[in-house]
Amino acid sequence: MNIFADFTVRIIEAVKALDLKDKDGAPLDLSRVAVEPPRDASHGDLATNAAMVLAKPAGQNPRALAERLVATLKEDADIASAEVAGPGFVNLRLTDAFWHRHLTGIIGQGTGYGRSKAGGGRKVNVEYVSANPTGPMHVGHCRGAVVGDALANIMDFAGYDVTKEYVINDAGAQIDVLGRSVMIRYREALGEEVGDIPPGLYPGDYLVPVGQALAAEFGRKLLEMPEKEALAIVKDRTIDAMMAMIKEDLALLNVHHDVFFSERTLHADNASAIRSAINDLTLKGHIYKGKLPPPKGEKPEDWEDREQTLFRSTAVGDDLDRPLVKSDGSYTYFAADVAYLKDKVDRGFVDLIYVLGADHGGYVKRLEALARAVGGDAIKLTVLLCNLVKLFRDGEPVRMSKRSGDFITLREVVEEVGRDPIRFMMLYRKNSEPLDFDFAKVTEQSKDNPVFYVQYASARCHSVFRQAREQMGIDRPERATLAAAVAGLRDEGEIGLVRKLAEYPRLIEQAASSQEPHRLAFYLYDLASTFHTHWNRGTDNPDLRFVKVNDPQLTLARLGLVQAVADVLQSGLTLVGADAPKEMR
RNA sequence: GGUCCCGUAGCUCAGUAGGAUAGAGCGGCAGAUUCCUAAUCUGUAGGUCGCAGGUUCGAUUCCUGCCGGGAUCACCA
Repeated sequence: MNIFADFTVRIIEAVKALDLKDKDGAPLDLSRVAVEPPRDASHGDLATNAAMVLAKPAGQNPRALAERLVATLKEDADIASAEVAGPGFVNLRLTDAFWHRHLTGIIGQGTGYGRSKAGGGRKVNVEYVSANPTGPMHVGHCRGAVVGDALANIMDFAGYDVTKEYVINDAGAQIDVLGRSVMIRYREALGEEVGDIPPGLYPGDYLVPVGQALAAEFGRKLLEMPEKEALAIVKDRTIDAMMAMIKEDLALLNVHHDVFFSERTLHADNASAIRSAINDLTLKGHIYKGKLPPPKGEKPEDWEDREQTLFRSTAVGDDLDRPLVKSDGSYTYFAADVAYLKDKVDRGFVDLIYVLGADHGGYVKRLEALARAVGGDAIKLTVLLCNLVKLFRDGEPVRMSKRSGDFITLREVVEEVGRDPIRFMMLYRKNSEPLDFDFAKVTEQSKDNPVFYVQYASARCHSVFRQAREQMGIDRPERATLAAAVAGLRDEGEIGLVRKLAEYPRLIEQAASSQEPHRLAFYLYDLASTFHTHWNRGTDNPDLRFVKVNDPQLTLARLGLVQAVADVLQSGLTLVGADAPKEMR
């Protein structure tokens, strides 16, 4: 159902029929032949660069070659016209009958239209969110959560075998701090006067119920056992409670992971997973003992010039070799990442995607280096860096101070503006660009708000069906009935909508392979715009309205078109993670 | 100082794996609206694609070097 792939095949057949040879008499490489929508719609429906790409190796003039190609292509019954343009483009215009057939196909597939096998079942791991289990999700986590989730949805739809993964950073010093913080809440719950939470610990109220639950479960038992033992129990219970809270927050945003990977499992059994991973790298010659040069620029006061265990990442593209063992003998975070990446590779993943905040930009090269060291060229690791989100309220920047704990939680944002505006707006910008998010504007019911604009298009589609029922008694026609009627569509605006719908499968494949989920949001806006524009033409010219009371057959044809638009809007919005409403009030 | 991201219309941003005359929204300007598909619509102006080289039939797109803005920079996670 991807017309561009369809016509690529047809054009390559036509090229082969020309029997072109290079100067050594060998067949030409046709891999660069592309079929695309022309940049300017007035050029036609499809354009191919075949003649320009092949002219040089074939030793022919590009325009002359294009003419020969045109002559062959004109024999195709679906091609209404073919002409040479510019430096040697071949522009094709397709027949209305072709578009009718395509629309019939869309109606038949419904929201399954656009699903693709392009991914070939490649095993992809998308790791995103991975917020530390030390508190509720805050607004800063939203963008990565949505970008990762939508990308995973799109890649799944495009035929990849996708796992959505969250790594729980439940090891390390911050978890000790968390445990000590909850210990205080526990004593508080037992009736002790604890006063203010000491600086350096987590002061948030969300830990109070965790302390209470511990008090209810253990009474004073935790105070009577050795502190280390008690702390271990407290940490376990706290991490469970924090993750339960985080999963609830994520559910509010319609984010659901398949795998929650515990970092602690890598440190378990005397860190056997980490030791084994490092051992593998050692065997491949990537590990050595040595000294690191002190950082350039401002020299840290506590810089220790010591010999340590290093990953020779500079040999595989990094700028600096990376330490794996801390001065106290424990493993660095990066050492755990070595083991974690190996674990993913062992689970069969060939595409590893990390969605991180822009402040983690410095981490990209060492991850890429690590993937090369572990998997060579077989592993494709990509990092999507999400730039900052600036919050505004009525045009005024919202100040947040992390120090005072005065941050806005994800839950608060969802409760204030709703899930859909967040999902859509977080995708309505390239992830590498900073993004402004205005609490007032994203809920505004006007065409200046892209979320509304797209959802309103969906509501309008359903409104057409309501009107058809009220005015003509056409009640929920069968898809087969609609599909059979579409040959009645003649208007340029109607065919234009079919053309726009026909771009959807290709867009899905490209958004997936380029790992750019924002393209889907822009496409949906574009489709909504095409639909609204056509709708507005009905204002001036009642003949173009979808519901024509005196012409049931034409109305059915147009309902078929509306059905297809509604299907694609729903399909796309679902991948975005938002609803396609049937009405808006 | 190193590294990464960004630089496209007055503003906010797209630009479809190197293609044709670089697009959209907002804002500006000029119109439209007794009819209801107006939670507006139509038209229009506005650009040295940061600068300079390179690669080639062709560069906003790829490469190199500058300029400007942001993020980050052993041992935290």
